[in-house]
Amino acid sequence: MINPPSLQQLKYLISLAETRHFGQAADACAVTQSTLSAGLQELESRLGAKLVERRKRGAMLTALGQQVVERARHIISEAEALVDLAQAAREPLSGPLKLGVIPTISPYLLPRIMPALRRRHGKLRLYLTEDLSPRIAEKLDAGELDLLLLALPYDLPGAETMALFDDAFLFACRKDHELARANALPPERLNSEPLLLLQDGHCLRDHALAACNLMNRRGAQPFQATSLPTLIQMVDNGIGTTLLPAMAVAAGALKGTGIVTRPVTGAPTPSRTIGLAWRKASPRHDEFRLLGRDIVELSTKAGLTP
Amino acid sequence: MINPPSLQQLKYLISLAETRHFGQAADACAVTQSTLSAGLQELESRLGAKLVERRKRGAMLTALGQQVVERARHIISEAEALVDLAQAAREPLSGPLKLGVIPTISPYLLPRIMPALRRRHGKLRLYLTEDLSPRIAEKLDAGELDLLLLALPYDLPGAETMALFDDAFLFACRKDHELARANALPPERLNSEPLLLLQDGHCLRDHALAACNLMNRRGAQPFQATSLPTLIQMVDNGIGTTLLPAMAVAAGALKGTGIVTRPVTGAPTPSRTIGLAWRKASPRHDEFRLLGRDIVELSTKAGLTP
DNA sequence: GATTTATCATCGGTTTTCTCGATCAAAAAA
DNA sequence: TTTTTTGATCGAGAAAACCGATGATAAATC
Repeated sequence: MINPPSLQQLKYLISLAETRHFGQAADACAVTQSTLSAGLQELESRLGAKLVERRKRGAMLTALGQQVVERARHIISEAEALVDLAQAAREPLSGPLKLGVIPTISPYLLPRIMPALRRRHGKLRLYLTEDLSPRIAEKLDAGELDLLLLALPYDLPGAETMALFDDAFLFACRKDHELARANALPPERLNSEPLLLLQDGHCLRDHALAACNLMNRRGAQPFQATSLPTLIQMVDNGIGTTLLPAMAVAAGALKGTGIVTRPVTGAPTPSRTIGLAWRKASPRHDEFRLLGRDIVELSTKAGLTP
Repeated sequence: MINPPSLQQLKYLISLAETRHFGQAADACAVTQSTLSAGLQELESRLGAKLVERRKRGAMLTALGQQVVERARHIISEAEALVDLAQAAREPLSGPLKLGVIPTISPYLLPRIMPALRRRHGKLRLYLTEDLSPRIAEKLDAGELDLLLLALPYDLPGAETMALFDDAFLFACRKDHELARANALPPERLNSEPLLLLQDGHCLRDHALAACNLMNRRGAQPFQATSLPTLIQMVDNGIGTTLLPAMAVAAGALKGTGIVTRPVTGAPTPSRTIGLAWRKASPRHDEFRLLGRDIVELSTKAGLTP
């Protein structure tokens, strides 16, 4: 392919079409007449055709020149529109944002903060993906997601994380359970409990065990729940006890059940950390930190975190 | 307005979008990696936003970058289409051609040659304007017409002309006229004739008088016809005699009348010259000369000129 | 017909931009 | 740790764009 016309050359031609005069067109383009003249010659050479009819009394465009000018106007305006596009996109927290969230956060946090978030950032278009940590981590790296909302710590190579707030683990049992009224409940006390946990893959399981310094009991469990609501059902049915994130409880996950919760003692308090993660190289990290602050603020207002 | 992105920069971005790799993208653009890197930085600077997410394992575009690439592809292809447009328009005798013709040529010549012309130059779009010489000359200068078909000589400042063929003047009278069978008819003999002529403005009038070295008889005429058919009607009605272009006679203008014609003697033969004219500055003069040759050839074939 | 004016082309030199090759830094891979 | 990959950066050189002056030519005017 031969050299296409340059935008500058097209501007010269447009200007000439408007003034029908080399000198005036040159002024309008803030260049000298010689520059414009040379530019137009180069343009004609690239297109391989005469566009301008030079006369001693002004210049006029050929039929082809007219057509080229029309298209050129279009091209120039499209090119300039790119600047506007970028300008609009530069506004923080606007445009599409693909967010991955883990299932033990999503249903408790998002419904409480999304309305306010929408109000604050009208141009933000959140695309939500709910999946287990390894899956969304993988998608983050592949560029299919821009941002993760998950529980930390979690090994995310090449990612930068921002801790938002701690989410304590609460011991949950039926109100007729022997520990239902325990005041100080040290983690060790749970070793003898038939703790029910989520199935493998859910980071909640690992975080809960780690936070309380408990062994991994996989295999010893009669059932592994596939979701937190299922787990709660099982506890309510008296199959066992469990550890629940305070956020879920605050969000009303136990409403309508006979389950009570007791805080687990310890220093630090056994908890997981809710946080954001994004690719280190992401140019939107400033936006993400802003969003993080918003989430903290809104979660606190909603009573999900003290 | 800030500097819009350059086409080159957009090409860099497109190439990067396809390869997701600075080095490979640079190769594809036939520049070095450093050049492409600098070009993309300049592009980002002009747009005022990050388009590329640089990672150690290849690069990827931001959401904005994706959008920009899509539009950039469009812009580039439009710019390159201009070359094609010019290429297509460069084919001789194609596209629009605004032709002005005088009324004493138009109805006799055009119907005979237009069909063949259309066959030869399928892409030619002839826009015809029929008017008196001064009017079409004015329009030629104003750029409203590209080409004139008229009778020469005619004063056309700033125009270039091409003579096509001579069109002799024939003496025309009713067949019962005393000169109807004259063999050698010298121009001087016409001085005593009540010659009917077209009204002022028609060049045919001036050409006829000049060719036969006759005085301008305006005012002395009882009637001045407004068109050649009218003039012929008048002669047929016995109001007088006239001089007719041979072309009109050959085209059958006298069919159905009792008019006969006799050649006028003289050296050179009293005649007008049919020719083309265009602005000296017109870049299509080559095309016009081609068209001129076609007209001569087709007119001869049609028997309009010996 | 000579002169002036208007207009665009052209030329040499200068400034700006673009490009290259080499090198550097950082992350990933081995 | 060492090696490899990958993009950023820097200085030098090449290319281009640009300017100002001059030239050429047709039109307008005297």
